[in-house]
Amino acid sequence: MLITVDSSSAQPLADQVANSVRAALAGGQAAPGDRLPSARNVAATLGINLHTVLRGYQQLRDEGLVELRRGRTAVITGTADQVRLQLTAAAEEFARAALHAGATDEEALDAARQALANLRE
Amino acid sequence: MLITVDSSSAQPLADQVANSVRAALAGGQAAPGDRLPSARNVAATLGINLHTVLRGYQQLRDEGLVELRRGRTAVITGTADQVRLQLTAAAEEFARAALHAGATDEEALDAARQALANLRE
DNA sequence: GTAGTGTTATAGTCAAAAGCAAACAGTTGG
DNA sequence: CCAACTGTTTGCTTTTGACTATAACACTAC
Repeated sequence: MLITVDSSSAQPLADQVANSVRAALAGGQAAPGDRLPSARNVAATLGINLHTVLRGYQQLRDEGLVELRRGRTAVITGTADQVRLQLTAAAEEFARAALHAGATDEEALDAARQALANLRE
Repeated sequence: MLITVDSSSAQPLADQVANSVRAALAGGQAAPGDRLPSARNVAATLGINLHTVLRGYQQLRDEGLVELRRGRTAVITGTADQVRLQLTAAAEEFARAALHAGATDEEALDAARQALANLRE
């Protein structure tokens, strides 16, 4: 279970922590029943604050992806499919921005297609 | 040249101002050579600060969409096509987030397609 | 010349993110 | 049992970004 963080990123650290877990779950590197490393451990390893890690964990709990109980490390309860559903929310944000910029549906999809192609290079 | 703003939105006011101009340009309601209303005028009309409007205008200047010179109101110099190119950047952000969540290209495109469909309802 | 424009500078408010520190209340394993 | 570890909670400070406020400046246009 690898959790990484980029302090130069504009994305909040807590979100990055949560994203690391989501990616591991969606990518098959983690499965329901697995345990996350303790928040204190992650905080010390990454050089960030305990609260920041816990806020990331609590995001995951609010989404039903992990179970948190004091005294024990977090347990993964969500599935990969569950994580992929979050894609729709991200896609909706993009679609909204695209339409707001005056794009048609086709233009928006073409842009998404082209972006994916660029990232694959 | 209509500039609107939603103070309840999470999007920064300056970004909303810039987006209003981009949408008008991409949608054909504004064209190169047109002038933007003065920043002081927009600020007073929308009930926001002069600086906030100017930050939006400066975004557009940095993107080559408008020309700013003191003493005169801003002039549109960019084209609708130029605005649509910005779609690619937005799409790339979405694509990156999708892939980071463990999605395949097809899943990402499906998500975008579904989001567009939802917004059309 | 006057009124209006964008520009610049300085300072203040406000909220969110993150950090720090300490105590609390469970679980686990020797 | 008990010591070590876990997440939880509380309260505070620091930092950063967005926004506001005021003022002076320099340029353009009528």
